[in-house]
Amino acid sequence: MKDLPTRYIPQEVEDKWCQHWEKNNLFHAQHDKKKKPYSIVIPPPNVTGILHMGHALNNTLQDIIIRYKRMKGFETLWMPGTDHAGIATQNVVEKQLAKENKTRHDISREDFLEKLWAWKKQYGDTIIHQLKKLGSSCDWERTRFTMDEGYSKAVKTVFVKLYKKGLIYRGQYIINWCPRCHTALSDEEAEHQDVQGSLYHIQYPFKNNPDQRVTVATTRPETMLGDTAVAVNPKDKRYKKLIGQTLVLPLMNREIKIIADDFVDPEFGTGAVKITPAHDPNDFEMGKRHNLEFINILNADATLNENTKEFNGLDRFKARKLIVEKLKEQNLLVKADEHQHAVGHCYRCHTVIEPYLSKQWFVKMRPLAKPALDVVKKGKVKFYPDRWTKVYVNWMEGIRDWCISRQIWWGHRIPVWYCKACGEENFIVAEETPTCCPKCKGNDLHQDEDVLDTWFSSWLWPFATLGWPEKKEDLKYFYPTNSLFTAPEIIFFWVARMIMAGLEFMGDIPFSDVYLHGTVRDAKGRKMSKSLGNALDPLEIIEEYGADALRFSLIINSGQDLFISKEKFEVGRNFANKIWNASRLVFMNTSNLNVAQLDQDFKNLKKEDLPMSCQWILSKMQTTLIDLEDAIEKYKFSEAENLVYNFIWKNFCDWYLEMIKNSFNQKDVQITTLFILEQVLKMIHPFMPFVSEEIWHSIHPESDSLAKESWPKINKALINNSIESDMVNVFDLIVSVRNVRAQWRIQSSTRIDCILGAPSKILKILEQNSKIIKSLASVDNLKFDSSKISMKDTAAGISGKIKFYIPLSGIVDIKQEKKKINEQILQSQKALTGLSSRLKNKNFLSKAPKKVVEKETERLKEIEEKIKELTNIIKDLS
RNA sequence: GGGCGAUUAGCUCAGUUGGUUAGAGCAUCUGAUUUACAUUCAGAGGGUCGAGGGUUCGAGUCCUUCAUUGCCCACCA
Repeated sequence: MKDLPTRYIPQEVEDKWCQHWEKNNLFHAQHDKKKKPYSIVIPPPNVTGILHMGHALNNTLQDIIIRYKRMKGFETLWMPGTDHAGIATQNVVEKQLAKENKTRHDISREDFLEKLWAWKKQYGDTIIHQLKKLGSSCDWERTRFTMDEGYSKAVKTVFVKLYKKGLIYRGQYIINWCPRCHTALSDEEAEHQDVQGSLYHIQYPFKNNPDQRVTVATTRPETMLGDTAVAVNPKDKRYKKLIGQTLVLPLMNREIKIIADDFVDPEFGTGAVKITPAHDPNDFEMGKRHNLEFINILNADATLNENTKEFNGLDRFKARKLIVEKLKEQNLLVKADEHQHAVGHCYRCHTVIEPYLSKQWFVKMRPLAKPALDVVKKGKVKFYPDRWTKVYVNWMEGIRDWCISRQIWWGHRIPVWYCKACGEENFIVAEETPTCCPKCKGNDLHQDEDVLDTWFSSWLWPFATLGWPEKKEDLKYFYPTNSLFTAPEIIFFWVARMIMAGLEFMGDIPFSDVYLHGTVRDAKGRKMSKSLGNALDPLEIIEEYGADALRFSLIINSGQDLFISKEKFEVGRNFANKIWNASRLVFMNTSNLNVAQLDQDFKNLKKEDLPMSCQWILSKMQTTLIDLEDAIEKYKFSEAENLVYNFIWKNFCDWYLEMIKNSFNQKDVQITTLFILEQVLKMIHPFMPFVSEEIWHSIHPESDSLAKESWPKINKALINNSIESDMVNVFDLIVSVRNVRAQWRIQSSTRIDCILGAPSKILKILEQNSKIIKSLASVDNLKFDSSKISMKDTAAGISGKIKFYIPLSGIVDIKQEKKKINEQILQSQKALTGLSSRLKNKNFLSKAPKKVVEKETERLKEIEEKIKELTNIIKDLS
């Protein structure tokens, strides 16, 4: 074992281990039939991405469980990869083009894609490198990309399969249109934000009597240019008579009818609604019901088009202003109320979305949703925490069809071809590019210009990464995967759709457990974001505190949402250093041991002959292990870290190492201590892989990696409840009687500073626990001489190596002590009366379980005793 | 508008199926130190568990109403 520096310096060791793990391919998964598989697929970060705190949290969680399972003997696979992230990535490259004052339309599709691939090649692996710095134990050799060759094949196969099954269709519908990205978006990609707008009340004159008018209310007055009707509720008395009459649409001078539809809410606005079938989803439905004309008034960039006469070419918001002004001039604007309403924004560029009529591809979701709903309801797929189940169920029950076509270039091109001769409606859906039209045999074919929604590839992730549609060994061995770790924001985008795809194409769930973690926020509770400038960069934290510190601190703070500030990472840094120094202490005292034989030597030890402190820590370790495994299996990670933290810091360092410091010359103590240190390193490894690996290698330079060692086995024979409770008594000895402030210390074990009670109390406790004290200090012939202890003395000697002193005088104010103790007596007496009356209560005695009654009775006795003791102390003091 | 959470010490949170005297970390204060570790150790103060009502021998925990707050979903023009 080599000497370790006095401080743990993560910067000096982390890169070394990253490289070591990767170079030796230590996390490469095999298909070991003797082992059980355990697999996780990474939520693929976008190729545009750089590591943020959310990633750090997400991947630490996965790494903890995968390292734990690996050590537990599972054949583990953590599948890494990245997502092409259609719109997001395209936007980045478009911004680059914009610097040259170009749009993608100024260069060819091929050239644009070439730029994107070049960009992906250059920056696409950044995040992978950063994940490695975090310590992620992915199988890097298997790294996938949602647009690599095999994956593209899977996407095409899925499209064709769904089409043949009748689950994909093409049609003209109102979709969410982003005028900046120039593409359709799915409903999930439209983010609704409350916006303070105006509700304009506009008058439409009657054709026959221009002085008589109907007032309609709208938040988007420019859409009136596309109005083809005004609707009222048929039961609305105000308008009943007017149904069927003709109005003249202002500015456009188009004649439109008043129609009746149940959808109209008489309570809202004026009770009369202008109908714009081409620019509002409800109006669209109504337009179909009433056979109205669909007038498109917008271009793709949301400027007004030639259907708007004088407004042609105007931006939609400028047009809005102008139209309001013109209506004012014509005295047709009644009023504009302040009005808060939800407006859809593009989830990528935050531009206001327009409902837009266009021809798009859709997936029929109901048939896919049903089985996916069943597996969750039956508990085959479980959500952690459980409350997300409801969110999932609600969404699935109200699911709507999925618009999957996007008018961008970066992505999987839709595998559909149109024949010029046969027309648009006779399209060909095929995995391979067709050579000629199957109908007319003509070969003037062109592929659909659109690409697929990025999530149309992501939803195949759990099996497409394993080689599907080919049925290779990977797929057989590792599917279904075990757990998925992700943020709740993408339950609908991704999790739900993966469950649907898994069931549809694999006939089985993609994973059985879904763990949804919280959002990382700053100390004030705001979401961390670049634009707010409150984001902490995980790489900076790694640089300053170390990856282990980052990992540990994140997880220990992760209950629900995490509130993180820089200082929080000190916990992790300090803990790593604590483990480091504890190891140094152990190394200093165990350098003569033969580590190769350590396990055997420990086995051969007669545990019952070990000092009590050793027996205690061994027992404590078993109970900690039991709780720890339970916590990890239940995905209670912060609880798990707390258990390890307390065991290592409080039990192992503060108590155990202090207690055995003076017994390190005993070989059995050495063996036990080093053995426990090794177990400790294993226990901490999933949480803090770097520091544990570094220390492990100081002991075992020959070992491949701690990551490949086996997890400590729980040895129930080592659990010794009586010793654990005895030790609690010893600790109590220090804690329980802290009324009189006398300090003593066992000098031979140097640093146990204790607060004890009055001399008689001290003696009593020491006598009661002399066996234990003896074991602790390994001192023979321990005797207590009460005659040498008195209130006035500052110290009292004791035979043997143990000495203790009681610097009472000058520290203790007898009057105050008396007062305090009297207060305590009063309190205890109160508790006593309460308790005894309770124990006389017939209802309590008959209804409460026996155990409780017994406990309460015991407690009654304890309190009585306590009062006696306290009274004695009072006597002592006077 | 609908749904789901949250409310416990100055701050951040634990608190298992109701059962001793409601816990921890941070912060604050007091003290220790020839030290494996000042990134250390010991101790103290600080809580009518958001409010009211109910069930119960017994409620932080179960029910109900209200308040405050967060998140998700939603086509009221």
